[in-house]
Amino acid sequence: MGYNTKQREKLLEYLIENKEQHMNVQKINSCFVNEGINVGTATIYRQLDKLVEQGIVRKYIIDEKTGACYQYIDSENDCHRHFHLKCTRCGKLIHLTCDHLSGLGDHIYEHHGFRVDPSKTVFYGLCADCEGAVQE
Amino acid sequence: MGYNTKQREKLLEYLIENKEQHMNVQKINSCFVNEGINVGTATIYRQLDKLVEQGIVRKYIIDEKTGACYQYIDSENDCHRHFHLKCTRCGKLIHLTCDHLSGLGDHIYEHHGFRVDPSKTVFYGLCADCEGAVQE
DNA sequence: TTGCGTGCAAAGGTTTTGCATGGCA
DNA sequence: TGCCATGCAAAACCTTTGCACGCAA
Repeated sequence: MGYNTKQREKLLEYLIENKEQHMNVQKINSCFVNEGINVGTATIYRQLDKLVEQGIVRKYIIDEKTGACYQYIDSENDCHRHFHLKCTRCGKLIHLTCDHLSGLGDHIYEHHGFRVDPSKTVFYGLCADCEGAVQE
Repeated sequence: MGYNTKQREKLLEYLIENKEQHMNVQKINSCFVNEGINVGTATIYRQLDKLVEQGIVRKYIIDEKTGACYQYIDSENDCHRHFHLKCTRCGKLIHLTCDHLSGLGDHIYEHHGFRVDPSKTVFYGLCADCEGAVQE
C-alpha cells in the first residue's frame, strides 16, 4: 500500500476537505504554497495517480485545457453514475446527482451494448441562467 | 464565414475523405507532409477551431495524452436529434436513436433547468466489441 | 537498513500566440 | 485595397521522467 508520508497525508486531507468540488493540480499546488506547505508538483501527480489506482480518488477529464480534475470518493454518498453538465455559454459545471440519472448507464449497456464512462462524459448545453439570457 | 483558402479546402477535403474515423492533428499533419502539401500546424489548429465552431466538425477528447480528435459531421444523419456514443478504444462513433434517451433531455430540463444539446454531447466509453476485447 | 517517496530540474507532448508576410474578396 | 489567414518560431501549458537525497517501516 506504500508509505504514509506527510505529503500524502496533506494531499488526502485537502481532497477530503474539498470533496464537494473538483480539484486540479494547479489549485492544490497554490493552496499548498499559500499555507507554506512545500510539496513538489511531481509528488502531487505521483500521489494522485496512486490514490486513483487505490480507488480513493476519482479522476475526471472534463476540459482538455484545465487539465485533469480529481475528487475524493465519499463512500457515504458516492455514485458511479455521477454525470456532469457544462454550460457552453458561461462555462459553468454542474454536478448531476445519481438519483436522477441512475439507470442511464445501465440502459445504454443493456440495450445498446455500450459501457459508458461517466468520468469522461459531459453533457453540453445551456444552463438556466444562460438560456434566459439568450432568449432575451 | 471567413475566407475560403486552399488550406481550409485541403483540410476539409481530408476530413471528409476520412469521415468514418476521427483524426488528430498529428495524423493530418503527416498526411499533408507525405503529399507535399505545406500547411502549418498553427493553421490546422486555427481552422479546426473554426470548423468546430461552425458545426461542420466535431471535436473529441478521448484521452488527455493523445490530444484532441476531430471528425467531419456527416449531414446525412440528423445529428441534432440523437446522442452519440464514442468508443474510446477503437474510435467508433455510434449514432444512438432511442426512445428511452429522447426523454433524457426533457428530464434534465425539467428537473435541473439545463437544456442539453444532443449534437454537442458525446458519451464516452467502450463499445461491445472493445469491451469484450479488453476483458480477455 | 531497505527501498519507496520526494524534490528539483529537465524533458516530453500538445496547443497557443506574436508578428511579419501572403492571399482572398 | 482592406483585412483575414498563414507560417514560422517561440512560448505556454500540463504532465512525466531522471537522479540524488530523504525518510518511513
